[in-house]
Amino acid sequence: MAASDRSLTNPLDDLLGYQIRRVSSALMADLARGLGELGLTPSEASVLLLIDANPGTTQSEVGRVLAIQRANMAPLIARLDTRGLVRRERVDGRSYGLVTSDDGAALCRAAKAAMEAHDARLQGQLSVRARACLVEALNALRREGADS
Amino acid sequence: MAASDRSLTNPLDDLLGYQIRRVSSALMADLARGLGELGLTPSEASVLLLIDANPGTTQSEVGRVLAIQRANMAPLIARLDTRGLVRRERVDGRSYGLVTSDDGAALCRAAKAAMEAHDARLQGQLSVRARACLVEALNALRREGADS
DNA sequence: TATTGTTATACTCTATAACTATA
DNA sequence: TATAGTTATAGAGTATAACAATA
Repeated sequence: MAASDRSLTNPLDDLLGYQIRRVSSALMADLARGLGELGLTPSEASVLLLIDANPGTTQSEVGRVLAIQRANMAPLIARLDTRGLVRRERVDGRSYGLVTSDDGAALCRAAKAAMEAHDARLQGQLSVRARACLVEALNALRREGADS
Repeated sequence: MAASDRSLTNPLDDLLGYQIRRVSSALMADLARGLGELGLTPSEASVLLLIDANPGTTQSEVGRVLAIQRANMAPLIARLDTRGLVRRERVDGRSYGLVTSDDGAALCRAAKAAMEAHDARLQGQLSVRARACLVEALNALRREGADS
């Protein structure tokens, strides 16, 4: 109607990386919606799951595993602590051991259920073959790709 | 050495969505590095490419194709305009037709080369079979998944 | 009434630098 | 010296709400 057609030429459509980015951000938005109902962001949920599965771990360790920098872990953990979901227990003089509280463990179970439901929906959109192949491709990219 | 082992249990490793997210953000970081040398963010580069391939398109159209909201397109286009990369020409009374300037077209070519080189590196990490299968899986997810 | 562009605002995630203290 | 935690700060990206001008 104006100066351009209704469907634009998109030079990005040929780029595999762009397709991955688009799928990833759509997935993240959906996951954030689900976790938002529990009062958690995706980052908070992953940290909570990791602490719950590894009681006594430190925030540096968690950050290394999840590729979240130390400086960004501090406020994140403080938030979970303030909300009574996580306790920090001095183990070292310079580091804390992290454990989930009862509330934190309960919320963690709910978050894990939400994340697994989300992932089941995702996997349900793929054929068995496509799913296996996607896993293989992602593993290859994680090995070669960035360390992070 | 502290209270925890060196390798943590990671309950997220089983989640396909989490693997996609990790790969995607590593790819984005790498792409941002390359485009940063040209003074562009990935968003700015995608917008520039799209305008260059569709002279006269409007910012609403670009936003729709790239899944960037109108409200977020405004400052983005203004930035490209200020830098002399893009021109806005009234077509409608309420909308502008967008075209790249000579400088913008030149920068666009460089950005496209950087993005294609990045994508070639990515695709080089995959076997022919894995690449084909990844494309198929991503297409399935884009069809079913979010509209965005 | 619906659409375009815009402004304001806020939140999440990420990044760097610098500081304290502990090992 | 290296590491753990922290603080401050900045910049991207994204989201909603509201408004004016126009179709």
